[in-house]
Amino acid sequence: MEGIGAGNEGSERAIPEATVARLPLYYRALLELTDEGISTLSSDRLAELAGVNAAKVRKDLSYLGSFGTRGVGYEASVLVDRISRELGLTHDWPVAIVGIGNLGQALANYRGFGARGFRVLALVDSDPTKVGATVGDLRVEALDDLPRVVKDRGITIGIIATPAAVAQEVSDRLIAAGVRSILNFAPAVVTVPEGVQLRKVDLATELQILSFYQSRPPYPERSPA
Amino acid sequence: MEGIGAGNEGSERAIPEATVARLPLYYRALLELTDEGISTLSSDRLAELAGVNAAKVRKDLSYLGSFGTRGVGYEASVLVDRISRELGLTHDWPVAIVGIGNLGQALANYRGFGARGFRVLALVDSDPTKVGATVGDLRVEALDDLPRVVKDRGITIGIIATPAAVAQEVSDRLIAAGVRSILNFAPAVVTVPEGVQLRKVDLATELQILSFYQSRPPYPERSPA
DNA sequence: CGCACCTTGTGAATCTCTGCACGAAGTGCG
DNA sequence: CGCACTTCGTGCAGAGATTCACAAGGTGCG
Repeated sequence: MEGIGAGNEGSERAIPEATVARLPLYYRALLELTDEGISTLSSDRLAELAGVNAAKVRKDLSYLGSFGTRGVGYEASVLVDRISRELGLTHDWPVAIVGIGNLGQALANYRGFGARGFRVLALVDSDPTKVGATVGDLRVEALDDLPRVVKDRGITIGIIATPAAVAQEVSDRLIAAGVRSILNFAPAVVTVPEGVQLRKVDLATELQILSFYQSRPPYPERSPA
Repeated sequence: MEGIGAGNEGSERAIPEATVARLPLYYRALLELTDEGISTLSSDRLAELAGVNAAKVRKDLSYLGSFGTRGVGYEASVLVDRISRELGLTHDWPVAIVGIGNLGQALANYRGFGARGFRVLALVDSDPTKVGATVGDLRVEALDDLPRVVKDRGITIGIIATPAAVAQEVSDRLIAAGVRSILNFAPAVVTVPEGVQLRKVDLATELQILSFYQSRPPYPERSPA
């Protein structure tokens, strides 16, 4: 393949998926550092904070360009700026949560994304007894109003916190309403058309993976260096 | 490594991590099928239900042994049995949740692991005003009682749902108390000693990854100029 | 001003995962 | 019985991710 030769500076180098998944870690670590007044740091230090190794940090960052200074390290503020632009965090994204059960309510009240570029602007449920209730400082709205809600508030990200049985249908309706990314907490496989982003968070799956490794330790016991 | 021959035929072939992460998906799909009375199925069908491709299903299952019938498919009950043994789901695992805020409470009430081999037997918090409260049908206990609670109830899995600032300390205390696997929901990097299993679920990270791909579609619909 | 010392950025080797393609094995119809 | 059809199990090649190791480039002290 040959690049169009377009903006080399424009970071158009196809960032690997694995790298993308680590950028948020670096980002968070860097925010903490700058809060502490640290302004410059080495890949070694960042690696430690992010729980990965230093070579990986350097290679990951190199996909965004090269703004470290050899012999010195990276300027934290430069990295924060560059990564946040790369991740699209320069403005807030409006989010809708569908399914206001235990988990949905917890997510609605969760400080954690609010602070980091995401803003929950709608809570939606299909249960008429829940519609109208207030959670946090939002009113729960009806599933049937989804198209209007999504459109009016410019929502592009939907979080599914419904029972598994309706997850696919909710996903379809979110997408039909204009949402372009979905984070699925329901324990069900959801499929989306090409062009829509989907990620899942599955508690039961995570526990089962832990169970596997707990049952049979992958490291057959010691072997000192 | 040497298989102590914990009991079975082949199976000691070092199952790849990627495969382990998919086994729970197959498991869930199979349970749904058997609930519907389906007893036999092809790799194609299972692939569709799990949202992966058929070759992957066959290869994954081949790591567990080979119990499909060519020309016919797999017996669902055999697969369920085999996978559940592989994942260590033949008995329930006792779980403790630490940090009974919004998220911790939601997790405590979450039907979903209960049904699937995990049983929440302890809720723990360091806040004295929370200790003694009842969530679901469990009483919230003090963090200082962790060693006793973990020991008495044979808890081996800990879920961290605390603020980021104390996640590492809680992790250390869980491990000191005897827990061997940790599922971390706090937005913080936690490190554990060799031999302890750790997985994380990070909402902000997931959203940021979505944000990345939403900002720059990976398939740029290039026009053949 | 030169030299010892850092730390980045990246080519290259290695390891892991994916997906294809096809042989092996089983079924059932005529 | 034989043949067409189905589906598993797997060798292999290619893609992707990780890690090493080192040259390039920059700093600051004497």
